[in-house]
Amino acid sequence: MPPRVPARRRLNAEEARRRILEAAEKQLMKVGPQGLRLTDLARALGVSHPAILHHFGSREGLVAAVVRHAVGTLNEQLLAAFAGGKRGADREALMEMVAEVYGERGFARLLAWLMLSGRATPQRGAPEQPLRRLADAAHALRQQRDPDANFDDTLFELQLVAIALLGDAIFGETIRRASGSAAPGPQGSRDFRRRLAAWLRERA
Amino acid sequence: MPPRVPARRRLNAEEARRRILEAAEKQLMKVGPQGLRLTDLARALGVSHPAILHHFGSREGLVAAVVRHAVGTLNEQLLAAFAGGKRGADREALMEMVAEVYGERGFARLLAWLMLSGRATPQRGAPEQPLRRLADAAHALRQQRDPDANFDDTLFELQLVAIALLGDAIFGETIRRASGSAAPGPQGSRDFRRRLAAWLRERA
DNA sequence: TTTACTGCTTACAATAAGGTAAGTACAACC
DNA sequence: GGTTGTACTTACCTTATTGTAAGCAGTAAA
Repeated sequence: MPPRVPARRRLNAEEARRRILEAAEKQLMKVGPQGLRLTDLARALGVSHPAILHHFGSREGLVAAVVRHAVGTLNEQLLAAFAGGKRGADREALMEMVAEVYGERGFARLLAWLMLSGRATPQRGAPEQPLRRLADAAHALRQQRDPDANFDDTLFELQLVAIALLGDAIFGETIRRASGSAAPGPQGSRDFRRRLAAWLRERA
Repeated sequence: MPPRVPARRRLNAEEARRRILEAAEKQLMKVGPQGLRLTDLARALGVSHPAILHHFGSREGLVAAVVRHAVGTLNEQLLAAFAGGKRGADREALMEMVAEVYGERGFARLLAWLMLSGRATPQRGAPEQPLRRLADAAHALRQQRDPDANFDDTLFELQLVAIALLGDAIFGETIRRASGSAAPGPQGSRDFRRRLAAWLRERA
């Protein structure tokens, strides 16, 4: 009796692309665009590496597709976080949601890889200035409490929060260790965000 | 008459290592530890690539040496900035100096590469908690004005500034473009720091 | 059931990169 | 001026990795 060959599964192109994209995104966040190996990815997926090339043409094609897809979902998720936060929005809860997208889902790492490797090409189809609309919305809210509120201040606050959250996802752990902060890991990050939110609240 | 062969220069080991280290550091900041190519480096230096291996044993050895050296000089330069800032220290000038070390000299990029590629090994010989001493010093100054000042607040401010400056060096340009801020490039960075300093000043 | 399409495999080519071995020539010392 | 140590070169090896070609086999439509 010949050894039972595991039935060779064959997916339709769409599903196959989806799986590859998903695995590649995870890998990309870990090792960056330079570090992505088709053979590793193929092994993780249980396929041969030309299968990947079949769907994406080349390694570069795959990387480009992953980046396009990831930046797209990042925008979506951020928008979702803000849309969900509209009602009952306090800054702290909002920051937690954004931090979850950046940090635990690895998007901060991905963005950092893209910045460093110079792949931060503006996406076709993506909104030109995604943060600008947020700033407008935030400023409208702020003006309800303080009609004289300065738009530039709101914008700065937004930029500061964005930079601090991204920076924290990359450098936070190290900075905290280097300054002898107590809580390590995600707890340290949460503490940092809580304090930042408190600061912003007091100031406003 | 035979073609004049350019005289083959031969440096002593120390000088040769120094030159290689310097070029490698520049390259590392640009392309990261994964992207460093011995052949490229050799070409840039006008030597053959085994010459580099002769001095550093292996590619990994070179990278390790560069990181050790760079982190060392980073600490030195930061300390120098703070020592120079002791007299007549206002926060803004201090931040400018630190930003210059991080940003224009490329150390933020280097640190980011190290974080992302998981090479953030604590250095032997380097101080265990370099930022802690700064926090102590900063807090002492602060207590002169306000005896009731909370140390945790000082520590948080320091961490926030560190994370914001590093984050700005990596993400600042993109964040500002995405939010439609006017000034691009180093000017935008300067504006950001100035606002951050003003913000901290008001709060204190 | 047959046919056609194509997802996917195996085998291979091409290249690039780190590393090694042996020898060459520069520089310092006697 | 000869001798010696070693910085550095040339030539080569090995391996990892992307990409290609040809064919196999699963799936769905006729």
